[in-house]
Amino acid sequence: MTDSIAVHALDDAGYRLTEARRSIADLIAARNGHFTAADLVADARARHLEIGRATIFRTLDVLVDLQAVERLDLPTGDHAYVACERAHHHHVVCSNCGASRDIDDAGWRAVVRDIERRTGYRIDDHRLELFGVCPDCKSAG
Amino acid sequence: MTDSIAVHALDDAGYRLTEARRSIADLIAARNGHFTAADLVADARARHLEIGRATIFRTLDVLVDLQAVERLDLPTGDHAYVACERAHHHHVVCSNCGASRDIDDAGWRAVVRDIERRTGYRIDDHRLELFGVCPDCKSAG
DNA sequence: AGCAACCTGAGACTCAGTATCATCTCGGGG
DNA sequence: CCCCGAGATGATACTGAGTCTCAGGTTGCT
Repeated sequence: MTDSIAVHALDDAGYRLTEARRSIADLIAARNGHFTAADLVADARARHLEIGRATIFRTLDVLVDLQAVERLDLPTGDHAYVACERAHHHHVVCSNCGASRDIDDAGWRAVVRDIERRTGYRIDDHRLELFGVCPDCKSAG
Repeated sequence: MTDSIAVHALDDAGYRLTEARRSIADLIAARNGHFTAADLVADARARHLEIGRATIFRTLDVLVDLQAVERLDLPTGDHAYVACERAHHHHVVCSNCGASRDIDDAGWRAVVRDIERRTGYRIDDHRLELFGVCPDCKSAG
């Protein structure tokens, strides 16, 4: 398996390329929807990889820092992750199959500026997640 | 203490007005920023109210259902709540003092429609939270 | 007042996430 | 090519949020 984006991100940032990290990067690359830390633990076990739970959490944290992965909060309140590349953006997540798609600015920045102006708050951070049904699931009924 | 909005919401929805629920509504009314379930447990203990932990969680769930309270996810990943009234809206939360303020549509609906058109997703639900510094904390330095 | 449905508190339980620490390994320097 | 120390790992124990169960207590309708 060729090195994934996550592996390059680790390398570029000066992190060691360990066996565990490569494996976790592979597991993430093999997923396509969003996933939880527990999913990766289960995947690792299914493949008989000996990776500690703690290592999975630690690696996810690092990857979130490096923005190779983004953390999101599902409507259920669960914490999940999606693989991604660009610096800051948002996702539309299919609540049926979990497929996610990046979306760009789309006038969003203007909305934030308008809110700042009207509330007097200085907005430093935000969390924006959209949930719905993807085109495939729509047509599949 | 006069009955809070939360108490009316429970009543209107046909829930029983129990001592525990009134107390919890009071605790919520006495807070002004966002708070966690654990905060309420601590508040209850501080006031020597004998309310079970489970009851606090259950009541919060009910209040979220009734939209007397909204659940939000802080950037840290913690689950918190804010008291609120209107049906569906969003908040700007001060990351310094926790004060929150409602915001209305602000062109947001148009952004969502645009995203639907461009991605082909049908968007059913979303999560939008803004974090920053409120005017008071800004001027307080 | 009486009753049944609903609600409660206690406590046990599950599960995510974190802390600790002895051991291991990656990879830069000799 | 080997050495060696910083950095990473996995086992384990721990914390803390949230859930479940159930016997007993309240609420509100009649």
